[in-house]
Amino acid sequence: MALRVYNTLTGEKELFVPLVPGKVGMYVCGVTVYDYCHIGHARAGVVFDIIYRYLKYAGYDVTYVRNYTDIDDKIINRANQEGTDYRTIADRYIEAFDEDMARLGLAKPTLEPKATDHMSGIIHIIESLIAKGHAYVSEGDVYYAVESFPDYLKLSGRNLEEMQAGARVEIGDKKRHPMDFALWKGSKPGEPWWQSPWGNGRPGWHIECSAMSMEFLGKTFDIHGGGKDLVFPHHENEIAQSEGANGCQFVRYWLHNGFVNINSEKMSKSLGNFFTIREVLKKYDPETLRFFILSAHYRSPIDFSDQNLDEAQSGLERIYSCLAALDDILKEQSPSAEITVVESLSQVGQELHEKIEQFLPRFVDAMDDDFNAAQALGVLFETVRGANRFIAETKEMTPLSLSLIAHVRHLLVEAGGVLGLFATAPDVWLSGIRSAKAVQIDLSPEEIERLIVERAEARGARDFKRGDEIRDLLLAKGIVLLDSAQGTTWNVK
RNA sequence: GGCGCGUUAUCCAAGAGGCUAGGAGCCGGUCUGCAAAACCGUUAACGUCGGUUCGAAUCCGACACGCGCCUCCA
Repeated sequence: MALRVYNTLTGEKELFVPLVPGKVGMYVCGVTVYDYCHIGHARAGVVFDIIYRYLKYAGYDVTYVRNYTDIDDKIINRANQEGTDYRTIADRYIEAFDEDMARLGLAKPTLEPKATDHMSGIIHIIESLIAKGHAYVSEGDVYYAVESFPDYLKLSGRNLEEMQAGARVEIGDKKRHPMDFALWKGSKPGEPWWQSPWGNGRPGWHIECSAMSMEFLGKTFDIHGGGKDLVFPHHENEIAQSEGANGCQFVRYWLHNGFVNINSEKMSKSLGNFFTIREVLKKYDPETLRFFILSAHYRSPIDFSDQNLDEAQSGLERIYSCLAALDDILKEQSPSAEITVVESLSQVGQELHEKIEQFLPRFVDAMDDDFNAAQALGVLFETVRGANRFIAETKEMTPLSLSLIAHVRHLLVEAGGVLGLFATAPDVWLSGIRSAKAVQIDLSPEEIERLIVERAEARGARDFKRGDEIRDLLLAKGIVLLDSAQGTTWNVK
């Protein structure tokens, strides 16, 4: 099967055929840098990260552009509040964005341009829109005349009359039509400005993306992505600008990720019900957050809650535990044999062999179907179960079973690479999770160790009553004892 | 008001006319002095009412409920 993607423009899943065979141009709207990122940004980041990774995995030469919008009213407002300049604000939150995305394990895009580095491109597009009658100058501002572009609203599937019926459109004297939007805004005193043929000012929101995408990907390119909330007005306006100026199709495939909800309601700045990535990462491991995001299809809404994050962590621990178990076996003996004589494997071994034979085709099928990561994870889990079962039932490791295990590990890590998972050594990740939980309790590790020793002594003397007392005491404080042949370790519940 | 989306077992979540999704949990088993942890096994579902079909979670229609966009948003 070949890659199929859901295109917002047509409302259908379509076969993905790039403009130039073997190459993909992809532009994703980054952020306006005026505050810390919330988990909605995390979702968009992760979703397009795995799309980027999968396209590369599928063999495409991908040029991935993700912008920073570093000039905007919100940035200026923030600067005014803090009594500083817009550049300070923008630079601070660009840095914060980079940190957050790095922690979430996002691969760096090919290019990460800033709006303010593309003023000449912006001005050039506006000039050409004016020349073609799509835009007009009004008191130092420049507006896009939406009525001059018959395809306006083709992405969101509305029409101008309906939009006005919504009646939440401000009618400014400067605009000819209430839906017209600003391409260039004349600067007020004290505001940052750039020179333009229409006087000093700054670009409106939307035009920077038309300019940067054209600069790096050309007038027509393959994929444009962003959150669903950008469909209108941002992407609609980008289409009007780019197609109005260039007279040709702007984007072939429009991809939009769904929202992050809190209690089934959209998380948003205006509702105030948002969590920043930093807040969430104080409590949860970044890979857990990524895994949670991947557990639902990228277009579906996803409900953010402690319970759902905890479940995601349990699931991820299951896979990491399996990887750790595979590592333990491979640490002692290296595989030497090729898997040729499948018949000599046990029944469970043959089943596992069959599973790993189907692994990549099934994984690819899932991802080919509009990047269905949730389904792809199902394939991983089934393989994990098969591997655990094989380990449990194999008394003695033969060269053949060792290579089977090595193969499983390789496949899980290969798929993990596409999903941005399992980059950490399993034992390191698992102990990281353990110690992160340990921070939350009020008993010192020394104290716990002392009690464990006391319990071991009691048990050695077959004083199980005392031993169980200690166990219950620790349990009451949220500490779970893990007995094994190698001794007793502990974990936080 | 206009446009659009969703409703799958206890919870989360894929699937989209006949084919075991998966995870968390529950329960049972292995292990254990007993437990826990881990592992294995198992369970159960398609909002309501109609229609199409040999066959419907899946297609069509109506209804109910929830949500989104139409204002800055990922």
